Parts: sequence; C-alpha cells; structure tokens
Amino acid sequence: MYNFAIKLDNYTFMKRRSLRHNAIREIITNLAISSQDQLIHKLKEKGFDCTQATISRDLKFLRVYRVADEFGNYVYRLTGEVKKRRQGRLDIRHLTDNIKALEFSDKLALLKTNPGYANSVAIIIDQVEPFEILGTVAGDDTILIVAREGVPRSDVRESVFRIFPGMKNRIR
Amino acid sequence: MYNFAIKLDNYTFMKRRSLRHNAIREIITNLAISSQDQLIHKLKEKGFDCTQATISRDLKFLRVYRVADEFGNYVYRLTGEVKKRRQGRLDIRHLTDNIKALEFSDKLALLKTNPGYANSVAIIIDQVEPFEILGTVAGDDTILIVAREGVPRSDVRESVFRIFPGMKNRIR
DNA sequence: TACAGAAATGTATAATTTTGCAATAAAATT
DNA sequence: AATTTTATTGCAAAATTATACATTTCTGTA
Repeated sequence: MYNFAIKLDNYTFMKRRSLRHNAIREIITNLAISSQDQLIHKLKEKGFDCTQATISRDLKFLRVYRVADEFGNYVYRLTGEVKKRRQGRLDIRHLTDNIKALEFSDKLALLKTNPGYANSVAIIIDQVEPFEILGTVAGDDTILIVAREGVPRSDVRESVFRIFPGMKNRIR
Repeated sequence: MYNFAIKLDNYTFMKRRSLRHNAIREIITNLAISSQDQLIHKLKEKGFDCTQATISRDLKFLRVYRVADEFGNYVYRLTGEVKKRRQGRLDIRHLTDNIKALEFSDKLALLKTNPGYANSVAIIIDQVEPFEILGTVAGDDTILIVAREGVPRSDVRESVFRIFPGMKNRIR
C-alpha cells in the first residue's frame, strides 16, 4: 500500500530548521525587528534556541534583508514584500535635484524624475494644490500632470517652478 | 516663443551628495556590488571620493538593502526594484487578490488596487504587452491604463481579465 | 563679506553580520 | 545495525556596517 498524497499540516515531522524558518517569517512580518539579536530573543519565546550565526544563515537562506524604514530605523523584510507608503518631511531642494525634465504633450504635462522619486514629488504638488493643476498621477519616475481646462502650458510650467524654484537654475 | 519641452541635463548645480546618490543607483543597478568597500572603489572611478561611513549613510537614505542572490552571494538592491521573478500562477493569483476595481473614464482605464500593489500589477501588464494596451502608469494604488487608439473599452477589459483571470469571479 | 545655523562628511569606534572550521545531528546506504 | 555521507550548528574570529562626535562645507541673511 502506497501513499500518493502526503499531507503536511502536521508540523511534528517538519525539520527543526524549517520550523524555525517559519517562525522567523512570522516574526519579521508582524514585528519591527532590527537586529539578529532581537530575533534570537523572539525565537526563544517561541521555543527556538539557537545562536546568532545560525540566524545569519537562516536570513541568507530566506533572502530576508534589512532596510531603513520611514523613521530611519532598520527593519528586516521578506523579499517581495510590498513596501509601505512613505510620508513625512520631504526636502524640496533635495527633490528638485531629482527632477530631470518637464515636458508637454497635448494637454498633459510630464514631469520626469530619477527612479523612485515621482511619488515624493507628486505628493508635494498635491499638497500645494496649485489652481492651474487639476491633479497628478505618479509612477516610479514619471508624473502625469493634468491641467485645469483652459490653462495654458506656460501657466502650468510656472506653477511647477513656483513649487520647485531650483529647477530654473538648471535650465540652460 | 515658448519652450514646450524643457531639458534639465545640466548637473552643474546639483549638490554633491545628490550626484553621488545618482551614481550609487546607477552602479548597483548595473553591477553586482556586495560590500560598501566595493562601492567606494566604483565611485572613485566615477570621480566620487568618500569614506565608508558616508556610503553607509547614503545607502540608508536611499533605502538600499543587501540580500542574498540566487548564487548565495550578497548584492545590493534598490528598494522597489523591478523583480524578474518568474511569473507563476501564485504571483498572478496573489496580485489578483489585491485588485479592487476596473473603471473607465473617457479613453482611460483605471485599475484600483490595494495600497502598494499598483506597481507590481502594472509590471505584469507591461510584461504581457497586450496589443490593446499602449502603456500604463502606476501610482501607489491606482494604475492608469492607456488603450491603443480605436480599441473599445470592452477589449481593454477583456485583455485585463485575460491576464488576471481571477478577477471575473470577484468583479461584477 | 561676515555671520549663524543647518547639512554633510571624516575619524575612530562600536555594533552587527558573516564565515571557516570542528563538532554534532540527520539521512542514506549497505 | 553499522557505516558512510550529507546537512546543520556552535564557536570564535574576520569582515562588514552603523554611529557618536568633531570638523568642514554649504545656505541663507544682514
């Protein structure tokens, strides 16, 4: 008699390492862990006893990484995890440095930025709410600016320049 | 005479740090860098001279992280970098679960997702390159889908459903 | 220009992570 | 079961990264 389907909901037969890996996944998705030592302690609470070296290998195996969060603290993340929205203090000058071009096509204005900056730049524009601008849609490195009906390009351009004064200096 | 397209390729007025940040982005997207010392050397080749401490701060600022690659080596990655993950059933399934609505306005289609998922979903659409869809712009929770000229809404809808079959079951 | 405050950086050091190697445990083979 | 092979782990040291503090550079203003 053979087994054709093997059920694995019983953790009893799982290897110790696999169990620990699962525990690690669970811990770092629910808690803000910023060092392997912290992880050791949380694991101990769950009954897993191991050294920091083992954790290091586990994290390597699981492709877990450590990255700065929005508050400037380091946290561990699972690969492929969806990143959270970023809010907070944004430096106009810094953002301006990452704006590459302002172009027009029909009634749309496109603000090109360095990769990853579109959202931050668009947030500023949205906060200012210039009369000339109806709304924006930000991708990764491009912002689509929709002008209010009847507003000419030059006005849109000026309103953007009003928000990011540094841009003017970089036009040749 | 007006400028309708404004180019900003003059980096002269950019802060030193911003320039270095750009260089770092470029280096780690193109090369497999596994330590900050390696990065220092590559930066030196590009004319940026700084210490490891500065790099550490730069990487923290840029939300760059280090993770094990498929060969067991550590490499630096940009946050939000496009992953060349296999496009398996599970991924599609998971993403579909995070799609909330498909709406139309004039010639534009808007795909609403849960926060943070717009980019991942848009990447899939871009990869498939359906004939009906000219391109997409992804924000945080909204994707703007631009249809090819003359393509009716129903065709756009069908092409989206073809990519995310699970949608049909959930969206009326 | 001179000055005050803020931002960026280097130095030295602390904190943290990674790894070679030996020991142990687990799995496979005979 | 005994033996061999492979995988996992701890220990200690090396490698790497983060940060406190001092110094320099930058920015805006009088």
